[in-house]
Amino acid sequence: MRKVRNGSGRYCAALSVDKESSPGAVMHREIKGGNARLSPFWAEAFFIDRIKTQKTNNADGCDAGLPHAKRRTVMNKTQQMPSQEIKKAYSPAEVEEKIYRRWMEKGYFHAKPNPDKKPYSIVMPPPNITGQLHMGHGLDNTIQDAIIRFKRMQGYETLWMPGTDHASIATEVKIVEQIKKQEGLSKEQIGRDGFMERAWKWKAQYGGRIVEQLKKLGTSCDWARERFTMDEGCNKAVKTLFVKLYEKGLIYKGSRIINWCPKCRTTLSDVEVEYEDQPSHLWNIRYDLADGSGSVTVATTRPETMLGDTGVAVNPADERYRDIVGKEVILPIMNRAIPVVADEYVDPAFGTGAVKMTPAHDPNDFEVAGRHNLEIIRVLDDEGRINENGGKYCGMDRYAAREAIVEELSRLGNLVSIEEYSHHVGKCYRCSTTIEPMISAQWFVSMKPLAEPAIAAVKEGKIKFVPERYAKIYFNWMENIRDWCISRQLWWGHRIPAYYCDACGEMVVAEENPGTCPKCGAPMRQDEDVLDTWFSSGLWPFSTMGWPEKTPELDYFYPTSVLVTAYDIIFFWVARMIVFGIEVMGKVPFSYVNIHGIVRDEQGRKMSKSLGNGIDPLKVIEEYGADALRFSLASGTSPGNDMRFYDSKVRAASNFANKIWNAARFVAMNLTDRQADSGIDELQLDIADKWILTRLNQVISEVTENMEKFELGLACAKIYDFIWSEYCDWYIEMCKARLYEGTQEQKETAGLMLSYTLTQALKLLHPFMPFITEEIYVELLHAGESIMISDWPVYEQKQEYPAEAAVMEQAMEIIRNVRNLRAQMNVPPSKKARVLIATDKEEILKKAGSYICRLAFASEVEFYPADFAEPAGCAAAITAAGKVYLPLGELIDFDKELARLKKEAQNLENEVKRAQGKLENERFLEKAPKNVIDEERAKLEKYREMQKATAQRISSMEEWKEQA
RNA sequence: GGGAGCAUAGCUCAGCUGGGAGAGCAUUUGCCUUACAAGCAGGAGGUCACAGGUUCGAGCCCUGUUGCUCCCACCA
Repeated sequence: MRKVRNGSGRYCAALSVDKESSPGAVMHREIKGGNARLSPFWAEAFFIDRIKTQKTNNADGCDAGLPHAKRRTVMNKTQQMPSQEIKKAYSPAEVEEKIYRRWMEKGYFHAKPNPDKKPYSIVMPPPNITGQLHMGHGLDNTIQDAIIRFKRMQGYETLWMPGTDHASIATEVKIVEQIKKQEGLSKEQIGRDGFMERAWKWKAQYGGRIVEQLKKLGTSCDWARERFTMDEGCNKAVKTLFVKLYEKGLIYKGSRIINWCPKCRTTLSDVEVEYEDQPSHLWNIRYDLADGSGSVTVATTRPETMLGDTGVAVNPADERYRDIVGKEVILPIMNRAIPVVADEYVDPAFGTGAVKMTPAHDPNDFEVAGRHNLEIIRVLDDEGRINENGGKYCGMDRYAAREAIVEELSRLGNLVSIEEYSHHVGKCYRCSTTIEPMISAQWFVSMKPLAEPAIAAVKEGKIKFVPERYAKIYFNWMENIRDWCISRQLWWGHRIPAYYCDACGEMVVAEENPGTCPKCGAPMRQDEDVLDTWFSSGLWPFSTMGWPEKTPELDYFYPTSVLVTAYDIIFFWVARMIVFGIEVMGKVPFSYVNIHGIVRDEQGRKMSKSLGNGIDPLKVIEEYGADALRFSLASGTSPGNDMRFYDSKVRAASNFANKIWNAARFVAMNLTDRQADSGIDELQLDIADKWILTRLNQVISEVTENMEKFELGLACAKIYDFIWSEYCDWYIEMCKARLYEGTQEQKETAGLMLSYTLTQALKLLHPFMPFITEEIYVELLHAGESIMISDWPVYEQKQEYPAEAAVMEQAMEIIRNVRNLRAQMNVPPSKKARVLIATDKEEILKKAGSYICRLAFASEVEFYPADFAEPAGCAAAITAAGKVYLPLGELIDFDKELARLKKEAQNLENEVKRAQGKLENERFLEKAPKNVIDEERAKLEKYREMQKATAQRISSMEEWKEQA
């Protein structure tokens, strides 16, 4: 009989080495490290730990430990120490700030053109200066930071360019409110200069708030380069581009129908209008022919606009109205004669087939009017009230006017009918006020010519959307793009660089005020309006790098590598950056657009201020730490899809952090004085080491690939699984055999391997959990100056040991089976039992014998030949590697065991059938790849054997049951 | 009207170029096992929305159906 046991012989050897070396090692570390965290209390704790271990060994050998109560006492002593020992629970709050400060001081975030390295750059979507950090920022910046940290570790010169956006409308609204509240004045009352002065003051005071909040998240941005969309450089860029586009004829001023927000009192671009279906009515109104020969009925959803009607349109092919085309109708209330015109635009099938024309307040009508020279009469003022063109309704609010006009039409007998109707209503994306389309002289960017190369760039793959489907959305929008209204009737923003001469009407577009009119010499006045916020954010990838100057940064870091943002600003921002990047730089602004979804609440609703369902990331960070928040945001998601924010998910991530902390604590306690990163002698590696190295290598290669493809959720899952389910659950436990019972050399190897593997895993995790990985790397493992500037792990083929790994997996299967048996028989871990293994693979399995012994809670492991006749009173499991017996004597519950075996037999039968079915299928044999067939054959053989063994086992169980 | 996405365990979600269905949470049993009870070891729980098709083989590819989202669009 051959035995591998954790018996006393080995212990004695271990002990003698221990006595000599262990305290010495501690002392040495203490001096060498010179680290407050490690000494003196930590060392003391370590020492006590050792003494305890020795006592345990001396007293009762391997199976028994100190009585629980006693052991507790020892632990408590260490816990109560006033101290800087390694805490049992990880507390992020204490380390995060300290670490971030150190990173900043060391300048790790700073990037500069470096010819020896390849550049990797990201520009941060600049958050609004009015903003508070929300989960959307949390997600967006977690992703960017993960990518940038990954690339930094890979050896790129990584620039993450941060900054903030002046957010024209949002900020102006906020400041107007503040002035009203504090001074009781309107913005008109304090005037433009007064307003700007207050606005800048506000910016100085609050504009940095969100930046500070971003830091709490651990973002590794190059803060030294922080920019603001309205700073001097950006302003210069904006003016330069404006002038350039104007000179190319791509920016023009014209009277068009624009979207007007009566509350913000400014124009909005088309993308700033959000449409919403609203129950409304369709009012049918009769317009009588001027010659008294009849009438025509028109339908409208906005009766109040009839005050500005200047015609009625019908389809030229419409027989019903052929006769009246060219005649005039009398507009009720206004009693104005307006023409009936024929235009293809009109759909004869809809409503009555006749449409009232209000060119000043409807984009279609405006176009029809242009074709037929209809008059354009604006009837609404800037606040949404009827203006002087509305006769007696002048001054009345648009909705009040609607009611009054309907009432009057009804009184006049011109209201034919009212139908229920669902109407698509445009709302301001900032204040949700219903938008009024109206004619106005504004500045536009002519988009069609600019869009063409922008479309081509994506088609040609110069820019790749991730996930790809978002490219379709981009194309759809770009291919149907309309001119972009860029002027805003606001003060907070980039003022349009156009100058007017009131004397002669001359207009000059120039970067600086020409002072006097080039034509008549009269003083010039600058355009009152400012530009759409998105005009300046559109320049972000190059304005932040110094354009229009030729800077080394532009040369080196532009085009940027990837843009990370949510799908809801593809039109607002991404598309415009692509357009401007190509136009200005002649190169696309980024190679990849990584689109992510939106963070929703637990019920799947969008987080919003009005719902009050937003979760404050800062509170989450306070409670669980930035690492936990980041990990919860990055994991369990797939690119481009929305996610729900769950507290339980953050808790899980925080538990994970704690798990890692404790694993590291364990490793630190078992590190010898040799440097963690010093080479490990391959000859010293045992089967467990080779298994974990093999697994580590696979994980490294998979995670790296996932990171390259922006599959962060998958990367997180693999790292989590490796650290928790393989490293902690198995490898640490395996190493204990050597740490507690091994020779000094074995101890050292185990310690080094533990530390090495953990360090590598921490590096993989660092992009997601930067703080805890840094703390462990630096403070517990002393692995180097900082993990964030350490090298990303690379796959090493020479560190793969597939044969040994396979044996270890088999041993693990045996262990799992033993545990399972013990659990079913309710044998607690403290009760050790012998484990008998009948196998023809003894030679190789024996190498894992000590692990089976320890991890299967065995008192000893005994190997027998495969045909070994089992003793009575055993629980047994059939594994691929062999049969495993647990002599449990009276603990065996025959019925339970039989039930389990029968279930197992059934499972095996199913498996055999499945495999057999496949292998009997000729077409499978013909067409399936050889490796798949071979695998299937191997499985079948394995299962058949297991089946046989199980059947045997059942019959002998039944016999014993009879006897008992 | 056009386009896109989603439907997988009780809940929230992963699931790679097709090759024996996974995680977290919840649930259940047993455990202070000399890193961690924020833990450990077990267990239960799924006709992968439905119907066809392609294939030796489909959660995955194709077609259709149903149910939810979302985006775009000038039918008054």
